[in-house]
Amino acid sequence: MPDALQPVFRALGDPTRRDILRLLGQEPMTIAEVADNFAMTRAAVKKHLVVLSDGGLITVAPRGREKVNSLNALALKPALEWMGWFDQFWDERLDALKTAIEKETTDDTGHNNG
Amino acid sequence: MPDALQPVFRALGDPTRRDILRLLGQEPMTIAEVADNFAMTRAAVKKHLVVLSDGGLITVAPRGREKVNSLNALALKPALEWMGWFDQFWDERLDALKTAIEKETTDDTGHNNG
DNA sequence: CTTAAGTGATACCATTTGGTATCTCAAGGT
DNA sequence: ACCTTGAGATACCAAATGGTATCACTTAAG
Repeated sequence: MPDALQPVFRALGDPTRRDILRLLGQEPMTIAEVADNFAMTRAAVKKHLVVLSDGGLITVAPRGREKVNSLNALALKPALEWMGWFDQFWDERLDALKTAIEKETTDDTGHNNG
Repeated sequence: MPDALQPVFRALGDPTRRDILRLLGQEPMTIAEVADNFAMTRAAVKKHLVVLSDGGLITVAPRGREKVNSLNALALKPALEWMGWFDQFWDERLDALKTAIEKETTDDTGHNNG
């Protein structure tokens, strides 16, 4: 499996889908509820949800005659880790934060301005 | 602010382009050199490079009659930060690491774990 | 059972996308 | 000058994409 994260990046490639993720970050929603937040048909939203589900970014659970879509942020990890490879190119990463903490350790003046 | 990071995610949405980024992570290359690593024509690679450049992920500098494409990993930051919003959903983030460091700072008993 | 509400599944459409082939332009080597 | 080499620009094509409209299925409510 050369690229298991392709479905993830593919899902993230559309702004509507990214918005849906943020939306589901607030609370799980049915298809109709999600569609209520966009200027497009329920069918179109459904398609996006399929792509998101395809990337594992959401989980769908039936509730009566409804389908509740929930965010699965954990699926973002592979993409995040892929990006992490490039950390080596911008030193000003959290390395800065780490350095700051280390500084407090070595330069132990006992002060901070939290 | 209609999604300034759309070009970035769009660029990342294609596996070939992600491969090109990794490739340019090794060293800057001309179009022909990049194309040499893929089973497609130079023109096709050029298109990908345009998309990457569109997302600010690479920079192009002329060198004689050649064009040298260099990685600009910094452009990944917006996407990375966007993803960071979802950190709140998987507590086992780098918060663990951060906590570990903080522990060493506050609990400076001079011991460490294995 | 009948009716309405929430989905799923197709069929269809316009646009975008990834790719090739081809032609022209610019820069070097001889 | 000549000819080669690297790159840009189109034109063109097949397939994927985002979207709608429509119909069938399933569940809840009378």
